[in-house]
Amino acid sequence: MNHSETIIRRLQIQGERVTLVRRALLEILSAASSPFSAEELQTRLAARRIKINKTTAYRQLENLVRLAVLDEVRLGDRVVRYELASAEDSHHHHLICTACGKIEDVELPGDVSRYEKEIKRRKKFTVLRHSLEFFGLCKKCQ
Amino acid sequence: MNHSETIIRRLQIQGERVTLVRRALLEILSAASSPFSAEELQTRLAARRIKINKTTAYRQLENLVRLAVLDEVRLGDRVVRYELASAEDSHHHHLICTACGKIEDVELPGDVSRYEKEIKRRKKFTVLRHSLEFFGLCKKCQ
DNA sequence: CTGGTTGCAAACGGTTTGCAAGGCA
DNA sequence: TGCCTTGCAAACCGTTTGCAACCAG
Repeated sequence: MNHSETIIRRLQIQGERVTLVRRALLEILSAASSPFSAEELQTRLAARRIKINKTTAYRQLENLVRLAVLDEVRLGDRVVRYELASAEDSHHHHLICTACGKIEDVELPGDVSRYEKEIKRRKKFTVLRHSLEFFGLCKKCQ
Repeated sequence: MNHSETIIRRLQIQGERVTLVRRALLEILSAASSPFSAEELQTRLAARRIKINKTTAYRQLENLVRLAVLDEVRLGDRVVRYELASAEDSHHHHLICTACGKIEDVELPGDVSRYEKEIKRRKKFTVLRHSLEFFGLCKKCQ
């Protein structure tokens, strides 16, 4: 059983409808190696001969965030991207190549959470989440 | 001599025109304590009885980035904000209160650059800059 | 059946662009 | 005077919304 089927089963248990569109969409996204936008989702579905309206793409992505299947990823341009929600123990960040646009994941040792206590102490600010992206040149582009 | 006058002098030396609008704009921005958008700039100028078109706001901000007076700040919504360009040695990050929208600065000890070697080694990715924001609740809102 | 899902078209909102009028050097 | 700057209106583009038709359960 692949990942998309696991998710579909989970959704059914939660009483969510599993439409043709949603099924195709979950297959695409569970195979995706990096975050993708609504438009990219539409394109990838089209490549499988499945045409969906962009509104549907946006609404499905929104739904799947609500259902904790996806996480939003915002990389500084004005496009919202999505990726499979990560378990709490596998938090990662993104490397964005400014030359070719490629997005890679990276897990950092120790991670950023060590800063959060310091921020609490100095600023009395309670950190709930953080966002860390690295911009630069990927292996191919340098 | 205050900060905005220093900048104005610098621009004049570079052969840039110093118009009324640009002068007012530099006063506002050098007094700003946190990043602001084109619209906020317009509002603050209006409070000083200076009306500028939003197009002018956008173009001036763009100019001042080109002239290395301002840096862009992107916080994940789709608004571009700006702040005075920081010297290389005073790199900082932002704390964004998700309740009231307040934006604070924070400087982190050691900083994130320590990760960049690790990224180079593991991913062959050359980091040129990074972006780190913390979302949560400010002192007042928790 | 019936309430969630989909497609279409139009609206939205921050930003950008084309063009004519205005103002700094 | 000549070129940069400004204002206005319209375009742009990713995203959202209203509404009628559709379909999974």
